[in-house]
Amino acid sequence: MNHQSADAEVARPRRRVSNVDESRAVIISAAAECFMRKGLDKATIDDIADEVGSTKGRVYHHFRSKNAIFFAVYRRAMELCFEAVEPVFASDSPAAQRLEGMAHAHAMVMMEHLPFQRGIRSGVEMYLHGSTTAAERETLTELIGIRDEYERLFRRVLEDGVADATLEVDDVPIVGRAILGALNGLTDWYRPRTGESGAEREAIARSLTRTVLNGVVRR
Amino acid sequence: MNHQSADAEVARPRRRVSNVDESRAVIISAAAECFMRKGLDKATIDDIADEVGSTKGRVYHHFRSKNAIFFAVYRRAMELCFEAVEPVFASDSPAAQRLEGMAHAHAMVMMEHLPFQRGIRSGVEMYLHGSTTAAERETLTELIGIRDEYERLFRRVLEDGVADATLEVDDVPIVGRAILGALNGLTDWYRPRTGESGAEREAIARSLTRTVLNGVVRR
DNA sequence: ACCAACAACATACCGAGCAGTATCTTGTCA
DNA sequence: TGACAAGATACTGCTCGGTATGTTGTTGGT
Repeated sequence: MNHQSADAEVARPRRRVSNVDESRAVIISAAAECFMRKGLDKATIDDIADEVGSTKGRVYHHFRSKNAIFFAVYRRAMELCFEAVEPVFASDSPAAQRLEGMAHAHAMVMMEHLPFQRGIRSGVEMYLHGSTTAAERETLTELIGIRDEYERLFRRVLEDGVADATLEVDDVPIVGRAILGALNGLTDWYRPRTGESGAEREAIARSLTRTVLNGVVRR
Repeated sequence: MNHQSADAEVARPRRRVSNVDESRAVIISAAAECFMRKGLDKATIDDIADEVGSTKGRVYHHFRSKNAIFFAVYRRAMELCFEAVEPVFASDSPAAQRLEGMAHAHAMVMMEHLPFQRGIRSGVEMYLHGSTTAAERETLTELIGIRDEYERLFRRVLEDGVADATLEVDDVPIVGRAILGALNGLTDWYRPRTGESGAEREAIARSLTRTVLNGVVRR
């Protein structure tokens, strides 16, 4: 019976893959939460398992190692950044406006996905401190590449701003890092208030964006 | 004999204390270096001992625990910041000029004492992640207080700027954090070049300072 | 309808790395 | 010269990443 498809041995559904991805995603979120609360090193695999109400077995069924989990968190964090910022970057407004939108979007992502964004800070650490296997180091290099690509979005809009005369930048790389530094600092001091904070976050993002765009000197 | 002071049993010199302090200072510097290279958690006591060409015994002779070493590094880091920035803050120029000097000085400290300054980032982490003894937590609270006091220097100069109309700030705390975030980001990306870099550092500090003061929008 | 077979976990265990300690040695003072 | 600081050596106990193995539910073939 079961002749829905005559002889389609190829591309067989192979269980509900969606469920697998979801299970992975749940673990990744739990890991991000743990990394934020206890730090990358002090968070244990058991902590992550507890967070999802499970045991080590489940975690290691989906991930090779603790580093592999961290890489997944890192990757997701960068995805969230790109999803929010790249559309603004790709729009066709003057550079100054695009930069404003990008800074605002970046700030919002920082606040709304705090656990993920805090995780990636520690990631740069690990990259420098070595002590990973060859395969892991390869993955890390790739992830660092993604981050560099993201930073490049900000540098390019700065260059565009010099070109269309809406921005004034003496040293594009350094200024780019200054802007991202000001925004990334959110992960150090921002903590979500209990209760509604959507509008509050908007206000914070606006203040930060204003500062990086206009500075503080009265004109 | 030894009647330099008739019967001064009190306040006896008690060996060469300077030597003790120096030994401590050497360990603290070595620890800062290790914390920077391998991260706070992955740096071991043996690493620190190796860095000074010694053994664990020496380290534990001067420090109760690994956390105690970290606290010393943190404290020294804050001292370096205050020594550089507070004189500028206390000068009697217009607020805009003082802020410029403070930002520049802070940036220079970040670069010139990179190991120390990187260490204190992880410190905030620890504070949040608990897992310290009661005594340690008390010390940590004190250190966090020092850091807050330091941040307050920047907030106060911002307020002064609003008062003397040289600065334009909508939200002092947030803008203060934005500025410090932009400058502290140095610890994430600045690495000392081999060879002379004093002038290079000045240039970086100037670009950062210009950006936080004037922003990037062309006027 | 039944049963391999495999995925998706749980349980039990191991061993390395490392903070902390206990003890021993030596140089340096009074 | 004895007493203590300064440091070296040797050892321990525990945490935690990783593994090996056991259990169960689901599925696809017959």
